[in-house]
Amino acid sequence: MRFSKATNYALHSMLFMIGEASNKPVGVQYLAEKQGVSPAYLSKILTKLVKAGLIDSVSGANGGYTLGAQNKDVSFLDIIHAIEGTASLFNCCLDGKTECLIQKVMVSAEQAMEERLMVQKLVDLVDQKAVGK
Amino acid sequence: MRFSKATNYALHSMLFMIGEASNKPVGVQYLAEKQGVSPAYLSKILTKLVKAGLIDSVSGANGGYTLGAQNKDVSFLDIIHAIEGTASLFNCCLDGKTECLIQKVMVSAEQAMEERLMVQKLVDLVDQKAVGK
DNA sequence: GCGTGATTACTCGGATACAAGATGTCCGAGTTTGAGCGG
DNA sequence: CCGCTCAAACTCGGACATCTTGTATCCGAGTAATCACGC
Repeated sequence: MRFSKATNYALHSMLFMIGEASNKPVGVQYLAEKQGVSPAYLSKILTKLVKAGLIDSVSGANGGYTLGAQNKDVSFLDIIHAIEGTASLFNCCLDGKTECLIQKVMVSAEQAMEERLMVQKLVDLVDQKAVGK
Repeated sequence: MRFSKATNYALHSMLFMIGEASNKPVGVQYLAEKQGVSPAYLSKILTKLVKAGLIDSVSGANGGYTLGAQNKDVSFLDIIHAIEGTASLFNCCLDGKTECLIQKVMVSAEQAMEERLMVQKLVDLVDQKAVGK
């Protein structure tokens, strides 16, 4: 039960791209170098973000990744869901006939965390250098 | 990023033991049979709960596991921490010199979930058959 | 009836096996930019 | 100076290799209750 490193890389990459005011594509190599990761691996991660519609990819020379049109207000939860998936963190694998009270509690707690992550936009960290709340 | 099955088993085992009014030890075999798990595996999980001080083990014939003296008010978080560990779910593996804003947000969200799990006692599910909130 | 030993029913702990997912690498294919070269 | 071609700089995607972790099994050791047996 831990967040994957991929999520960490994705968050940092997005944060960096948002910080870049220009809409020029940012190359994977540059992002990878900043974080000390293999470009090939980071590419896989960013591809997931592309498929989720959070960023766009520009191929060819001087290509790279760029933010979508109005995607400056991406939340933490958007990125996490794109990488980790949207499945529930907990599922009671017992019989499905009677609803599991434990399951309900766990889902409720999970939603508490997700609400916090949904409210927090990445751009807030860039603009104000302050964490909400 | 999912809760392990072991956590599921631990929660259900604890819930069952709390439901048992008597303080007679409950055997692993019985608990395992109820959940469709191997007794050997469940034993390993319950051992973790013993080490965490949440339950006691009684060896010998008619042995098994029993709740500690005043451990009727165990919270979800107690059990989860005993199984999954207390480490943070997210750690930014970049340079430690400058504190990471992303890390702070993630920890904050994690705490929101943990607060929910800390408040919720297992015994509530038995007594009132109602999930708080 | 009573004490002693053996059997049985348990947990405990380590060693091991297996599977799945996270992590990371490599390479071929497609795409765009830009430079070079010939007209 | 213009247009064509070719190389370079990229991403994309799949196919691997590796490593960690969760999941699960097995077996020997220890412990306590119970049973059997003999006195």
